Amino acid sequence: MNINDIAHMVGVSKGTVSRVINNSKTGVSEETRARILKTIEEVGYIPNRMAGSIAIAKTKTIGLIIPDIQNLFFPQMVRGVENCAMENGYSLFLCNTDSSIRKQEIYLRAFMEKRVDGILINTCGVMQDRTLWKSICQSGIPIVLLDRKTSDFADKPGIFIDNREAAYMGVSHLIDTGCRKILFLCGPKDVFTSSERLKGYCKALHIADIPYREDYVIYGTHTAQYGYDTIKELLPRYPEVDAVFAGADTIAVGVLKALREMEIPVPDQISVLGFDNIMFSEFLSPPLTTVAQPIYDIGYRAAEKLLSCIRHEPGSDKSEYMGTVLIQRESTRKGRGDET
Amino acid sequence: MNINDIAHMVGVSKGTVSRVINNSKTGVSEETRARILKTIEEVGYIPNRMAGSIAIAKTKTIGLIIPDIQNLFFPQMVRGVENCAMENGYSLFLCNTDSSIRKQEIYLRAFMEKRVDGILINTCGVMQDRTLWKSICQSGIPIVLLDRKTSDFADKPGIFIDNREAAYMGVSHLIDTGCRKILFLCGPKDVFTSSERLKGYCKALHIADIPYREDYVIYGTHTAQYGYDTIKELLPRYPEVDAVFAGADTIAVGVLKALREMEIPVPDQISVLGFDNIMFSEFLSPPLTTVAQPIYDIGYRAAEKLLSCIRHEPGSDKSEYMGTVLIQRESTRKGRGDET
DNA sequence: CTGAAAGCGCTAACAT
DNA sequence: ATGTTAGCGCTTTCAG
Repeated sequence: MNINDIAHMVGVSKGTVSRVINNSKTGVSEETRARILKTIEEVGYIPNRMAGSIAIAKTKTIGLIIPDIQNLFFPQMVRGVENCAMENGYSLFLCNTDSSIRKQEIYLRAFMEKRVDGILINTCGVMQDRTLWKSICQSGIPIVLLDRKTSDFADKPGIFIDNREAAYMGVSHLIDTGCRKILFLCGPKDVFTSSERLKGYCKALHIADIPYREDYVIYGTHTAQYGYDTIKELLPRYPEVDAVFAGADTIAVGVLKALREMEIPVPDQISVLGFDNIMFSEFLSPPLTTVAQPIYDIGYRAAEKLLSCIRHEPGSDKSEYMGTVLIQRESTRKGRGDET
Repeated sequence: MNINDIAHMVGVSKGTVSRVINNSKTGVSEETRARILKTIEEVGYIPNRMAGSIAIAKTKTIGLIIPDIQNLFFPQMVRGVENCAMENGYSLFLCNTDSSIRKQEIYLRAFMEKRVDGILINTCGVMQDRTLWKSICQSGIPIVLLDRKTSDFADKPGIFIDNREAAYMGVSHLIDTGCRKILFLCGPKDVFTSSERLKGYCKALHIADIPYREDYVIYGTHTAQYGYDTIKELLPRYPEVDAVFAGADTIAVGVLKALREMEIPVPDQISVLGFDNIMFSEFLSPPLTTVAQPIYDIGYRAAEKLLSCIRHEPGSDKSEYMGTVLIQRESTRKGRGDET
């Protein structure tokens, strides 16, 4: 069943049918439009947009690349992207790379081959396949970065937060409430967000005149397991620690569990600060104090920007920074500290 | 840049180029293949699979419909699907319906228009648009159900668990450990999994000779908020309750938080049983006893089945049931109960 | 308002 | 082994 069949059945040309399935406001009398629509409904014809796409060189499809949807940070972001896409009639390809540059390249190639209209990418690492990279750049396909910057696409716009200031704000709170020996479970070593948050951590220490100790910052993954293992292993060696700053709420989840098992009261003996404010954070025990970023909005806004890039709207090539805010719950102490 | 350009540059016909970009084992000498590959690499040509797809009527794309990726149950499932898809060279369209039949229909139509090779669907509700429904059925496009059954696609295969037996197993554990007044926060009323789990709940009560109380089963959503609100509101009215069976771990998350705030010791005064075993269950406080279903595997297996449907492999039209297992952690009491 | 026809980029026989 | 050609289903001028 194709456009020709419909044309024949109604007794018009395929051009006319094409106009109605594309909601062309003009060029079709209401009467023929109605007849065509009726036949389409009767036979249950569904136009082949693939075929249309090759003619108009637009697919109404965008691709999204993230490390892992199982990382609790991403579902909200993905949902933001998807909502915006769907509201504008776009479909969304979802891809998980596990931060593997190889997988990322496989997906990127698939996106290009399937001619997506734009790409949203939360990436890390540098592409090996420079030919692919060059093809992507030359193609001029719109790319918008999500949350992380990367050298391969340094010239591309993105939606970010100021990780440095956000971390500074969080750690300052820790310090304000009397903490001075602050462990920092930082996240992956060579990721943009990690290094920025580290800068914020350092800045807060510096301003409070607390000496920076390199052995207080530990790199790892954005997983609860990492938070758990690190605390279990390290804390006995650092009994003086009075706070831990988890580089992501997912990490804090594990930290809290370890502390609970070790029967260390939070926040009385050790304060715990998270980062992200994933949906789960308020349900932890104790509810997690965390630096909140607008996860859903970042996704939604990035998708909006991508669409405006696709439409070549002016200003769509500029990055944007979203605001963050400290959410005080019960894993850190209240009010002003006593030692500062 | 298209296949013709490459053909001209190398001095061969587009047919030959087509053979090499499709890895045709035969029909092209190693020497020309090398020359073509070299040129492709040099100019960074990326074939347009869309165009190919309309010729071969295959898109190497599948569509997945779920209620909401933000529901902690789904990320793992989606990841299972996506891994299988990617391993087989398929791309994945992700769609969230919020259980809205209207959205589901929009997505389904988009899938059909974009000619996906198959559809994976976790659905509820009956489609309004019967024309669309009929078109889908007539098209013969492979559909595999995920976790939930639905009347619209009653004849389609799917990957499920035995929700009734699983719930029976869980509730029996509660009873074995001495609970008799078991509140059941069931989940959405007219969803297949809810009604099945209710049957299991009833069966366990029946066998233990515990009278069934209709007011002990409360319907709601699969959210922590629902679990939280329900407990806060209801428990004061039912002081005799000694256990709550949450129809999903996401619900249990809220239950635990409410109980904590009400300073009701778990499991000493009230046991809490979850269902699903989402990744965070073990990080809750106390770690949640739950009926585990193999979430990732359900997704992966469903995708495998869909692909074998696409390939018309024999037996691919049969549903499969995955096993469940009770995971005892610390939100329920140990061993045999004292009152049974 | 409507029809005819030339593509869009690629595949798949069928020739050579 | 390679070239030729007729589609795949739709869009879009350009006439009428």
